[in-house]
Amino acid sequence: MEPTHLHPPVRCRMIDEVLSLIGDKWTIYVVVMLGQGKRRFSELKREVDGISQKMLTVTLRGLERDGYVTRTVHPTIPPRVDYELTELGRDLLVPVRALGDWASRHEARVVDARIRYDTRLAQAAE
Amino acid sequence: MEPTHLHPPVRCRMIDEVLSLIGDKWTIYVVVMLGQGKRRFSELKREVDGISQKMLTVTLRGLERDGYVTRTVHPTIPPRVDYELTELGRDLLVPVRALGDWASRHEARVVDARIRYDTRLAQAAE
DNA sequence: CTGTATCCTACGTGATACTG
DNA sequence: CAGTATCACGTAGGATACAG
Repeated sequence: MEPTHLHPPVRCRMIDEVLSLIGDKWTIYVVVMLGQGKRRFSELKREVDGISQKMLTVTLRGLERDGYVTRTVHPTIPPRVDYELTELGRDLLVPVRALGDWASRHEARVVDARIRYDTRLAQAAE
Repeated sequence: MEPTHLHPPVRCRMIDEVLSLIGDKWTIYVVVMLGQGKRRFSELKREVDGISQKMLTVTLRGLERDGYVTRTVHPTIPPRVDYELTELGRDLLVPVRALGDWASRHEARVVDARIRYDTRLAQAAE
């Protein structure tokens, strides 16, 4: 059966699973970064831009728990921890990138729509 | 140029546009609902399950602002307001559904991964 | 280097009451 | 019916300090 054709309540529950994944501020960024290959903690910290150490840890733990990434500790000094997408994680990258690509193609239209909406609002206020 | 192949910082900004859209709790649900056709306020309120009146209003305003839905007021008594996806909104439905379908296909694996992770954690704690 | 622990703030969200 | 306004709360998330 095609999930797309399930009735509304069921679809919502399905989507809920994804939302819990991408609903937070950083998960998608981290997944996309790891999509370019294995990364260590400090590399991600540097690359994911504004992320705090705390949120990177929290995000990675969540991804590990859900089976999207593996965490490999190298018992060296100083310690080194590598994070890598699992097959499931790499698979997730496909729809996530589709969404990202869509966004990049339609970004301008959204920005335009916002400007028009805000302008209309401001005029109505006068 | 294929957006998928842009370098990391650019991709992140693109994804950011989508995240601001789907980052909140209700937007996706409402979009999916409207994907099945025009709806009035009270119908959405009933169908989107746990949503409050306030959040439905907020969500719809955001979608309208971004150009994903149109808002049509019928000056009748009692008032009637119809919401409908624009072409942009219907277009967005494609990658959103792809993500939903992916979730429905892989839901079980994520649940399994969580159970395994939590079990391992609990054992390690003993 | 890779975390964990604690505190603190801001914001999203819900409940409730009111309006056109 | 379709909102708006106000309050009250919980939690996400940042800053900081500390640990292995």
